[in-house]
Amino acid sequence: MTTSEAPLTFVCRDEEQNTPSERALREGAELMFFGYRSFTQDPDKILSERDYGRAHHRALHFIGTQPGLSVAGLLDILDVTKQSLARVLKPLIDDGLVEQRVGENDRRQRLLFLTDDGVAFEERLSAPQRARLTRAFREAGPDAVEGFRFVLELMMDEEQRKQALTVIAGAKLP
Amino acid sequence: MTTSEAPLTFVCRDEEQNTPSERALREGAELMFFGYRSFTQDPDKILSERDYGRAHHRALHFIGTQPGLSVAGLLDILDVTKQSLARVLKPLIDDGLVEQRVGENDRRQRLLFLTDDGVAFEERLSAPQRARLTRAFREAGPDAVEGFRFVLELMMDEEQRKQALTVIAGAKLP
DNA sequence: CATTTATGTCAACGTCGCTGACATAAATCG
DNA sequence: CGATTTATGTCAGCGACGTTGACATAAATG
Repeated sequence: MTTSEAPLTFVCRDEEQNTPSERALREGAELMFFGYRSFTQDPDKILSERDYGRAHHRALHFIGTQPGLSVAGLLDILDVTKQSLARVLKPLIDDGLVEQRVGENDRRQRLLFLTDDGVAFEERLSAPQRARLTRAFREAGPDAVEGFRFVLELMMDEEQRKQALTVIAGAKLP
Repeated sequence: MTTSEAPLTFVCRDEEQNTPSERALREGAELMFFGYRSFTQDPDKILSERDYGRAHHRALHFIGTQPGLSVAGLLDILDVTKQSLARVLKPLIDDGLVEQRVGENDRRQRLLFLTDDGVAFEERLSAPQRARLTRAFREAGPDAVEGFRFVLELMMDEEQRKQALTVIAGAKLP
């Protein structure tokens, strides 16, 4: 429960003129590094079984949560070049994890969907991450989770945050 | 201040049987992705001016906070192979940002230090990250920051967390 | 003196970003 | 209708950064 054996000096309470200490900033940066690395390590292992990488997971994730996403829409979320995405998407399609359907309104569009295999593989990838989040959220408690969310949101620029929150809120699944 | 225009449903309060919702888990995972990307984007730009990458920043950061770190110690923190580190460390040394000194007790060791140029460049790299953290910590408030830290800590496995907290607590600088 | 440890280095490989250019099909505009 | 724009795909080439496996050297250690 308590991980504060080595007490971190994160906070610097002086109400309005609330300025984080040098130490708090360094600790925050290092926690971002260590935390993100832990968060991604399990799916990375699974992905390497199949010559996939983290980018494949990201594509599967967002196609999964937003079925019918266009290629342009996915490019926008991932913020990579068309060529980078193509090298990820093509194998996923060839391997039968992602399916493309021609758009009904706009027949230039290739709308993206997960196949059953795609859904299964995506769930296998995200299961360990969900387990990590579940454990962390449980042990940290609802208020800590609120804080976690709040700080990560504020890490983004205004515009990125707007887009990210739109994406997060716009999931078509559960 | 308030970014909750699109209210996220993060928390699932049922006291003891506190289980995060499906939606909360997905949101958490996506925030990790978007947040980390935002966090690294500024230094990434600066690094690309010089044919450096994120790995160079990490090396500079940890050498900066733990001057006199051995190569093995840095390998342990970064958890990469010797060869991966070598390809990062060599240019930093050649470019005069990192200096090696033979260990006094153990003359096989090459202890790592930042040169003045190294300190300056590292500060340039981390400045935008510190600015992000400062803004986020200020706006989110001390309790949110506590929660942020707590959740990220709990994201790690027992062992990794122990090591990370040791590294974080063991900074020889401020 | 033999072994282990700390470090460096070589070759080869794969993922995943990037740029720039070009091609096709479909929508849209004048 | 014809010209332009849009959505997508694809080719060639490059760089960063991770991997494995093998080998070399110098210094510490038993």
